[in-house]
Amino acid sequence: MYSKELLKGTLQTILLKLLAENGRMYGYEITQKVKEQTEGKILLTEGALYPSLHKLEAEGLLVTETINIGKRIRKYYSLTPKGSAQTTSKLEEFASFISTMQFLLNPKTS
Amino acid sequence: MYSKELLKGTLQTILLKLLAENGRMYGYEITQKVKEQTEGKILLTEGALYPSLHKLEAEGLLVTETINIGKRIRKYYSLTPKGSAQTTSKLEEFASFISTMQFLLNPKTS
DNA sequence: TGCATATACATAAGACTTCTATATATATTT
DNA sequence: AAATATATATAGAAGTCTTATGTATATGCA
Repeated sequence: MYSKELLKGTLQTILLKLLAENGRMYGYEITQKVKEQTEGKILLTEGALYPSLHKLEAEGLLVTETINIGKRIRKYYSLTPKGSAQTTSKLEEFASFISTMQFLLNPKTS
Repeated sequence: MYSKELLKGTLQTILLKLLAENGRMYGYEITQKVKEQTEGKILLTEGALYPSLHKLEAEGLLVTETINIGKRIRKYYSLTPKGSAQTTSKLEEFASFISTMQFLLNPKTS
C-alpha cells in the first residue's frame, strides 16, 4: 500500500474510469477490481468508497439501479452523459498533472 | 492550475526534492521556484507551505537557519540526513504510485 | 513623494477527503 | 459450526490544504 495521502484526489477519477470501461458496477465489485488490477497496491476502503459514490451520484454524474440477488441487495452504478464528460476531463487533467510532476521531480530525464 | 485535490499528498515530496536539489531554500523562494518550473501550473499557497515546512522540521527532516536581510528575516530550510533518506523513499513511492495509476487508468497503452 | 507591487514570514478557521471502526445481513467454504 | 466472503452503509476522527487575514520591509514607477 502507498502512503494514503497520494490517493487523495484520485479516487473519483478511478471510479469514473472504471465505470466508463465496465458499463456498470457495484461497490464491492469496484474494490475487488481495483485490488486485482493494481496487484493489491491500491485498496479502497468502504469508508472512502461509498461516500465518494454517493457524492458523484448527488452531482448527477452517476445513476444507480438496485437489484436483488436472492435476499441481498446489490446497487449498480453507471455513468450519466454528464459523468462521461467528466471522466474525459478528469483523465486529461490527471495526465497533465502527472507530466508536470514528473518534470518537477525529475528535471534531468524529462 | 490543477484541481487542487490532485496536489494533496505531493507537497512534502515536492519540498523535499527541491531542497535536495538546491541545498537550502527559504519559503518564498520555494513558491517562486515551483511556479517557474511548472510554468504556473502549480502554485503553492503560504497556508499550505509553512505548516508543511514546520511539520517536516518537527519531524527532524529539515533544519532551519534564520538570517537577516537588512531588517527583514529570511529563514533557510535544508535537509538533515534523515531528510535526505526520506526524499529518496518519497520519490520512489511517488514514481511507483504514478506507474500503478497509469496502468489502472490506461490499461491499453501501459 | 506616493502608490502599487514584490518580498517575506506566519496563523486561524473552515472545507474536503479519506481512514478506522462499527453495524447489519446473507452466502459459501471448510 | 465456524470462518470467510459478499454486500451495503454511517459516524467520528485524522490529516491536508484553502481562504482569509495579519504584519512588515523593499522596490519600481509615475
